[in-house]
Amino acid sequence: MCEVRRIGWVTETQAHQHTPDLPPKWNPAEVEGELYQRWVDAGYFHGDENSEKQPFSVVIPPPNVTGSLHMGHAFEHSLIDTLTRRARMQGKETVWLPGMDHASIAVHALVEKQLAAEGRNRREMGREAFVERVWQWKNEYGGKILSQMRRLGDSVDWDRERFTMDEGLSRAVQTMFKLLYDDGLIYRAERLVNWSPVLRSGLSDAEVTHKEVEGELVSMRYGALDDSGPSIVVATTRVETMLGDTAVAVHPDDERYRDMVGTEIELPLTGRRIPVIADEHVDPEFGTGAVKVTPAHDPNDFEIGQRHHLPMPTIMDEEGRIANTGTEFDGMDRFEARVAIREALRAQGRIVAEKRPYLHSVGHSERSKEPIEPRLSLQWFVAVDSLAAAAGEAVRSGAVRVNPPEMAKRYFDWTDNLHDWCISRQLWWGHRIPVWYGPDGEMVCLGPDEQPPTGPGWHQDEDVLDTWFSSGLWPFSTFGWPEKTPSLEKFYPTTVLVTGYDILFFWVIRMMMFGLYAMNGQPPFRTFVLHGMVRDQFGKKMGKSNGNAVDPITWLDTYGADALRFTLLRGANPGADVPISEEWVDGSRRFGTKLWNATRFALSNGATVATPVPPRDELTDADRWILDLTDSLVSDVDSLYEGFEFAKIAEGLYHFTWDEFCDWYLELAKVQLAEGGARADATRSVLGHVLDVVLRLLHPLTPFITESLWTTLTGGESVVIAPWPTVSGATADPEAAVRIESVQKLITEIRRFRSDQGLRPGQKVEAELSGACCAGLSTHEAAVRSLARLTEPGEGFTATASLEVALSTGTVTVRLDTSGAIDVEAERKRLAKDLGVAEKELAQTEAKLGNPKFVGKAPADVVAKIQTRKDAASIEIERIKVQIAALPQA
RNA sequence: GGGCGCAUAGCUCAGCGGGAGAGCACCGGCCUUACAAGCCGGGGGUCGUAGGUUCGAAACCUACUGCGCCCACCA
Repeated sequence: MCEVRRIGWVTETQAHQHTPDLPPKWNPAEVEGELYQRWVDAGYFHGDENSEKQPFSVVIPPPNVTGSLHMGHAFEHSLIDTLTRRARMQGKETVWLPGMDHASIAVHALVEKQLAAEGRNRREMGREAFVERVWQWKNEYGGKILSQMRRLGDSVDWDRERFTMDEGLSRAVQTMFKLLYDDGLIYRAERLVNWSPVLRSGLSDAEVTHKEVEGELVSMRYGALDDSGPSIVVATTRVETMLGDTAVAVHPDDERYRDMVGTEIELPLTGRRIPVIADEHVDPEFGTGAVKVTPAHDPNDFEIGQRHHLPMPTIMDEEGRIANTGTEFDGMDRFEARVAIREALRAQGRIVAEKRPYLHSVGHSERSKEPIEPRLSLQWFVAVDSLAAAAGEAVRSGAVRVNPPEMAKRYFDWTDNLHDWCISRQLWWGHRIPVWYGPDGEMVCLGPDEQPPTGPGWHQDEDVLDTWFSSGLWPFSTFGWPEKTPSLEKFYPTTVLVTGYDILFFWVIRMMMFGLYAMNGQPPFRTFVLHGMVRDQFGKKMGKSNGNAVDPITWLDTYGADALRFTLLRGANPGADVPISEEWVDGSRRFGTKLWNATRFALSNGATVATPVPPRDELTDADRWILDLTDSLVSDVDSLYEGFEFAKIAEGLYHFTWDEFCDWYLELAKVQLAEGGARADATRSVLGHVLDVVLRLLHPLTPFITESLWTTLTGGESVVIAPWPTVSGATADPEAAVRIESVQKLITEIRRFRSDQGLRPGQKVEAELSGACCAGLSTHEAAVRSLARLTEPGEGFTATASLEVALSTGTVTVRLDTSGAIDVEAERKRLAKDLGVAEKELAQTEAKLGNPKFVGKAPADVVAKIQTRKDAASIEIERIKVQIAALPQA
């Protein structure tokens, strides 16, 4: 029923209302794409490296080429785009550089899966064909996210799009490798690394996550099973590694084993004898105080092995199968072998104890999810000590700022405890290690312009670099490094980096290390901002694994980019996770609608920015009040940007627009417009001015709707390039604000009284106001009557009810002809409640003032404030008592 | 095992030494010529627990409880 009426009404509006260029409804889906294209075509997003203007630059955290837009991107991009658009409006030479990461491991996973579906694999097709295939895939399907970014409104400089595998960036990678190599900061060594049997590659520590698993702890006896010789009981969660044991270690001071140190003991199942050694690492309190030592498959044991020069047999192949042990277990998967060996030992009576389940922590490959296997292999490393020290120092010295500042602690945790970084991967998609080996053991590292040696026996290293190696160069490789390009000159160091706290270690630290190193101590960014993760409305992290992931595109379709962005920004407290729900996005869309309608109202009443706002002495209190409030809004927003307080910025703009501008000023403006003449003209210019400012302030957050509204309102070319608002500088009038606040209170009190009395909101009531003159509010009487729905007392006016409203400017008495039964009991109840509140306030303040310690020790301004509150409470109590006494008896 | 963070209204969160706040949700009333995607009015919290510091604590300190996160080579 209501629905039918609404549709009818909309039609009527379209027919009769003239608001040229502004349709009655905001339809984001229809308009956004067109607006975006117009911005791109106009070249607004392009930053000019030859400009004299102050630079603002930011690089995108490059999304994986395999990826599509998820809520985390939408959030991150909302933050970055907001900063970028504001900087552009501030007149800075602005670049937000877009691009993608080649995501070595992710691409392997994806393309290999495709190959598997075709019954093929990369090994049989060979390296060249595989890489060719990946490029094909990339060109056809990669980078879906880039077009999705347009939907969000990301104001990136498309002329500068980069890819970590493109030619320029590959040159940068090779150059960096050579620089570090020549400096001795890259080295090759046989080390125990995190090995992924699924990927058949080593991984860095960062790509390993530890998870609690329910395994088993098996204690087993090495050596003799009877009294014929010595034996030792050792325990392990990975029984299969016993095949690679080359010693049993005990603590040097452990009396129990002192006689055995230096002797040999039988390693079961292998026929080998291994030494019993003494090493400080062993904790005599733990278990039996004896440890099996498997140097090639355990980090601790590796170190023990090095100290004692033990043999280090590798007993597993690249896929995690037992190998080279000469036992029946060769060829068996490590987890099968775990059971088979345990049972073989049991058959020999060697299992002394078993704990199952035994909860312990096991490293897993972050990408491929399986447990990693520590494995001895020849890999390339970056020596991080000096680089990490410099990265730490850059933040400690203040050269690079961290937001939120508390996050610096986490950053130092990393820089101060970084291990050498394993950068080689036994994969094919990525930057190949620029090292060639010769027939006689030669090893040469080449820069991008050097010719690789040819001839028999020469070959290039087979491995590629960790994806994060190229990501670490992103803030300068993308601007042309190693060439000294004008862009690099202009835009490096970048102004700010915005990324999630979850990749602080993966990425931020590496950019810091590489940037400082390659750019002569100039950091990659002046500030880095770490944001939180997107969560659902119950605080659960949004993601596939939780089943609560929402495709941002569906919300973009339904609610528009502005609504999604505004919702994400509104939840963006520094460093904190951001909850989001569809309901809230809908709320943001309604905010857009509100803004739309307010602008329509202003336009239909002739609001314009063409005429300047008249001088203050020609303006009403309401005008001055809203103008002053607009000024404070501008300065508040500016200072909030300093701390990246996006949530408060959004909140402040929302509150100003809805509560102050729409709910109060627009209503007061209606009264002023009705007066006509100069008053109405002034009102029109105030309306135009305030809207102009608000739309510009909102533009970085909600670019699309503000563009439509602002261009219509001002006739300007685009709000994208409009100047950022500044405080107008006109003399503020705090007294006008005080009077308007009094007017607001008076109106609210009358409305509340009416509501309590059961009067309908639309019903006009005759009323007589007195005391208003004395309170200095006479000029606002029309506004009060209009907003509180009161009419002038007519003939035969008889007051049937009255209320008194205490204002800071005086008390106003309102006598109303409610011409009907007023609800005396409701009013009595309400007054009683108010009285209670006032009495409590009086008691509290009196208690404080009666406390000599308080009066003696508290600062004078606090005491004065309490005194004021006490006086106000006394007056309020008297007023309420008078009103209660005036109520008719029941 | 080490470290960090958070517990404030039904939900999500601000506030971080001097009157407990916002949005949404909720209750009541309204088609009021920008907006029913709206307007007007209203209810709702011993600020996790227990101590301490202070004239004064949601805020500072300590302990505890409960969540969450990060790191780690405990066989």
